[in-house]
Amino acid sequence: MARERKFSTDELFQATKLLLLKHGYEGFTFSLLADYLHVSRGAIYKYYENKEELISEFMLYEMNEFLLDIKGIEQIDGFQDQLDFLIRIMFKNEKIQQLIEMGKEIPKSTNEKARVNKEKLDMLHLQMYHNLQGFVLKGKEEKKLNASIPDGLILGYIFQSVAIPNHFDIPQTEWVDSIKEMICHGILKR
Amino acid sequence: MARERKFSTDELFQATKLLLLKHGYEGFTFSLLADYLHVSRGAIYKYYENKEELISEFMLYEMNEFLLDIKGIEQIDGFQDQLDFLIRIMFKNEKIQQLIEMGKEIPKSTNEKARVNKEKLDMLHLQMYHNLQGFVLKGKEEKKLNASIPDGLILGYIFQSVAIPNHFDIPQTEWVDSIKEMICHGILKR
DNA sequence: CCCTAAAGTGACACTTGTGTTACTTTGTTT
DNA sequence: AAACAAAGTAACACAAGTGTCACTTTAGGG
Repeated sequence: MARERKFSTDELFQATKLLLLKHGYEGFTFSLLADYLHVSRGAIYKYYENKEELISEFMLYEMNEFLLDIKGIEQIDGFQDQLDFLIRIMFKNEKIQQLIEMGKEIPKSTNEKARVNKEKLDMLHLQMYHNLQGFVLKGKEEKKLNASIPDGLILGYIFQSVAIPNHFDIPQTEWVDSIKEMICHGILKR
Repeated sequence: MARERKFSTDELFQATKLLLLKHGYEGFTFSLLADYLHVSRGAIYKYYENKEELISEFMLYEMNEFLLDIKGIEQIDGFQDQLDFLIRIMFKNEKIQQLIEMGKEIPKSTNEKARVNKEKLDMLHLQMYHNLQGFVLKGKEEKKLNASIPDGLILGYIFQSVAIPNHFDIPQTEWVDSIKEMICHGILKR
């Protein structure tokens, strides 16, 4: 290295995540990011040709981290423990659905790397469902999961449920327990 | 009227909805809207000082329509019928949660009308939960709803569940029935 | 010690969006 | 048919984002 870098890739991705969630895809700009990191825009352009390339690269990183988390489910025995694990992971990665939806806003770019990254991203998205397919199938075979619900929907449902906005500031523990209860048994009294 | 208008408020709001959902809050511009309506930007500025004012006005309109729909629940007897009605209304207004979240992106503007509209919007949001409080309380009293879940969360949960993205293109009827089933009884086998 | 090369900067040219205004168009009113 | 007023346009000045490039800074190797 000829000169020390003012920001690491980790710092850059962390800032990207924060600013993307705060301002949305279109509201996110290199100026915002550069200001946040206390560097000039030019410095960021040294590493990424444009917004599409940066964000697609960032999304790939986030998605891989998430998939790594999810793979942990394979080390766990017993359906109920797996479900508990999955819900915990989902809460830990609460924001990723929002990021994934943003990833879909990336326009088809002239930038080759961004195009390739977008394809990889779609692959990872499928792979994620694939990795969890085993869990769902096992649950249905063991008569633990309602077999009449399509596999993908069960997963999408868990995904969606952990992202309910907490408008009424219900304390974290009660919040998580209540959502878990509803995911498992619904809103009706048992 | 001195001259026929090229676009009605209804057309304008419909276009606003479409473009907001397509491009997001920051991605939405007067140029986009003007092009869509085949008028000049200036024509829109005749009615709204800026984006904040237009969008807050639009959100107020959408929210009032939605509240009107929701009020229909008071004409219905019996908890289960009310729940069916509510879920049907939620599916009909599938996109409104997304719009409400966007409404929160409106920055505190210098524009007085936008500021007032934002306050009204917050009021309507609370009123919506208030209007449905009766339904939830009744459900809990009649021992139909799980009483250990906070009222606001039960509503937020229904809200959120109807907005699951249908990535796998499951047919509408199966989709709706499955989600209804999960809202009521969860993902586990009964 | 000086040269190299990566890291970073600042300025430039360009594009896109904003808000305003003088002007034109077009129904209605008298 | 003249005049009026609301509707709409086109052009201007400005602000903000983009992408590039010549230039400066700085750690390390010869």
